[in-house]
Amino acid sequence: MTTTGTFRNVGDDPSAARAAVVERRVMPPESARPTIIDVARAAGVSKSQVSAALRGDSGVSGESRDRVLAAAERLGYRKNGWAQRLVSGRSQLIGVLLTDLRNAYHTDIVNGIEDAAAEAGLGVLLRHGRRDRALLHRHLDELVDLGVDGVIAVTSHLPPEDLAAASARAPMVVVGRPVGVPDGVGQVRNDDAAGARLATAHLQSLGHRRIAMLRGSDRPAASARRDAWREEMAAAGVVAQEFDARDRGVERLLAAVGAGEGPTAVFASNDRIAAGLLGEALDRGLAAPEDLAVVGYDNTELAGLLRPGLTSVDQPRGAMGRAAMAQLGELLAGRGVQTEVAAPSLVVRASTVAGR
Amino acid sequence: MTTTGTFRNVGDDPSAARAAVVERRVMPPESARPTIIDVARAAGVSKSQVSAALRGDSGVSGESRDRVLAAAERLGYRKNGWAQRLVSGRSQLIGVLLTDLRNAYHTDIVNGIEDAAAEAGLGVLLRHGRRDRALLHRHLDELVDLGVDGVIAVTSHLPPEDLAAASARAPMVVVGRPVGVPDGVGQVRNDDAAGARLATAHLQSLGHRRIAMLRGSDRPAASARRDAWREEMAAAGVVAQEFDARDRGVERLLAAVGAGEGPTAVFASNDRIAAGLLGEALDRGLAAPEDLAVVGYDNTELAGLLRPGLTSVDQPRGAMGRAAMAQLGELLAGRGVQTEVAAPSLVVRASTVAGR
DNA sequence: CTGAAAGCGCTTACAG
DNA sequence: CTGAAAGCGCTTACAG
Repeated sequence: MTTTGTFRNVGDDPSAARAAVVERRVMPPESARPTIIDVARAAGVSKSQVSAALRGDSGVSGESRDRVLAAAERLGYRKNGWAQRLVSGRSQLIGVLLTDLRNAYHTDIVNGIEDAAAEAGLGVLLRHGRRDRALLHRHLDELVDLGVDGVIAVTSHLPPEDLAAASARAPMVVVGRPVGVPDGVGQVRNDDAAGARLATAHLQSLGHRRIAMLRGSDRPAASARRDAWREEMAAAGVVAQEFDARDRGVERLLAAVGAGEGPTAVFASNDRIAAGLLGEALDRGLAAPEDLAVVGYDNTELAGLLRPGLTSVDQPRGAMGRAAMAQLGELLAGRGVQTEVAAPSLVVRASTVAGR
Repeated sequence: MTTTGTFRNVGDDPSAARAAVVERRVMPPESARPTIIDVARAAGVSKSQVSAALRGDSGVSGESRDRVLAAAERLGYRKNGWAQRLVSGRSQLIGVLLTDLRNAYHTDIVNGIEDAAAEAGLGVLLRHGRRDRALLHRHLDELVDLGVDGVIAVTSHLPPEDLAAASARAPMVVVGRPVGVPDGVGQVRNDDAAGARLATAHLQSLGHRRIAMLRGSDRPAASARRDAWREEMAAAGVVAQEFDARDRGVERLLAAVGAGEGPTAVFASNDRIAAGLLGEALDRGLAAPEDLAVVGYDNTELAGLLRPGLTSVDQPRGAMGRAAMAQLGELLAGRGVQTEVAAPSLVVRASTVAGR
């Protein structure tokens, strides 16, 4: 059995080991893929008629149409998309750029976009940027170069210059909260301040006074959540303790809790940060919500799988995706757009209320 | 402030509330996007020269090249991809079809594909099928219709007919373990039996005898894992207890454990199933690994975030993605391919060894 | 090294 | 309703 790195030629079926290398033949490279000219010849009509019939154009007799369709079927005709797009000037395709496939938050947004796009008869081309600014930039460029009719960027990592440059070449909508969104670019985001207030109000209603904030980035969304939380703390007359996960914040926070003088509850700027905190807390023998109540943001699948389940602020992701597509539709129709802000809600689980 | 469903026109910035509707103008629809003819005129050369210079062709004098490049830059020229692809017959694009964006397992595979594709100078177009057979079928069709040079399907949900039909139109590679992979289609998968043996051997080395299996599907991968586990149980002379999560398997398994006659360890067919089991077990006051040791499969991010951390079989996902792209490269070069099987490894965490 | 011509596979006016 | 012509923006031979 041949071995190449971590790969073997044959799998776990012992009997297959004898035929270690399974050679397989490739089809001849599209030997004479039929064009409308071939179909026209076969159907005995002109290629204009074929084109019209195939597109369901009205100016074709029933008989011609039937003959064209039959011939196309028989020859296995498939239209050449490149040619069609070259001549029509429209690709019927939109590009969707997303920061990070691993972030479950993006997924439902993309689903929403896809659903709405399908209803509009548009195809969706996904590109993924892996939180890498340069890569995002390149993908955006390639998408526009490709000739998509518009782009939806599900990311807040794109700098204003990039957004502006891209939107000069194709209609563009951003889902998220980039630092600066230039004029002419559509935007959909959630109301981070409202979400933060939901989280703190929930904790306060449970009797918590010392509610800390744990963040892991300086992104505008995290800052907006932080600002609103601060206001709430100020309004309640409580000193606002803030921790940064990038700066040993989890450790410091838990140390404070252990010392008895720390917070009794934490609002984390997203679920992953919250999950990390929860895990560390449990590792140190602290119980949630008894020793520390925790609220996350995004209500990702993770929130339901953790134990205790994670109370989290939910964004209407599917609806946000659909809204983004709707905005792109407006732009494609030559109309203006306005920023849309979705209202978050709170999903309560056992990390704040035992037994939930 | 206007309200539409869950959407408001303006966000959480109170000062913006005054300008509730932010109208924005769109750019004129590509008013005279320059072509090579414009560049040729501006540079004072023929369009053949422009084309050659832009492509970095050798037969162009340094002076001409500089003038062309300068003119292109000045006019903001961008090549028309549709035209280029129509005439060249090659799109330099590959399609990647994946079952489910939410499954973290797919992500690293896609990253591997993207890395390898980028190195080969190919762009990647993602399509996502959401575990929906009809949708997967449609996406595959559209991808091929679009004119990509080849397709990598990261899914085991595609029936043999679909694979065969697609591979007749474009080179095709599958990552995963579909029921039947037709000749001419490349394949990359992991060694499920070896993974299952890794899991059971690990549990046995910890002293476990009654190791149950929990599965959640009838997919070939799950079956292969089950078969290998069964063999190990038979070799050890132990009765193999199998549970199906779709058939109240979690409940039954935990009831058996509670009654004292059940398994002391479980091998779950993937991490999500394992996470569900672990959560339910904790909810019932059972401790892992003391009352029940659990091993998952896929070593997803989830495994590290859970408490206790989930011991899991890891697949070299990045390498598998790269291997798929390499296979596609072979097919594109007109050469044959063979099934590649990646060797899994085990990542031990606290769900089997306390303190890890 | 350079330019003029032909053509990729379609759609779009435009005569009949 | 139908066909012949022109053209989308490129690349590819092919003469100079």
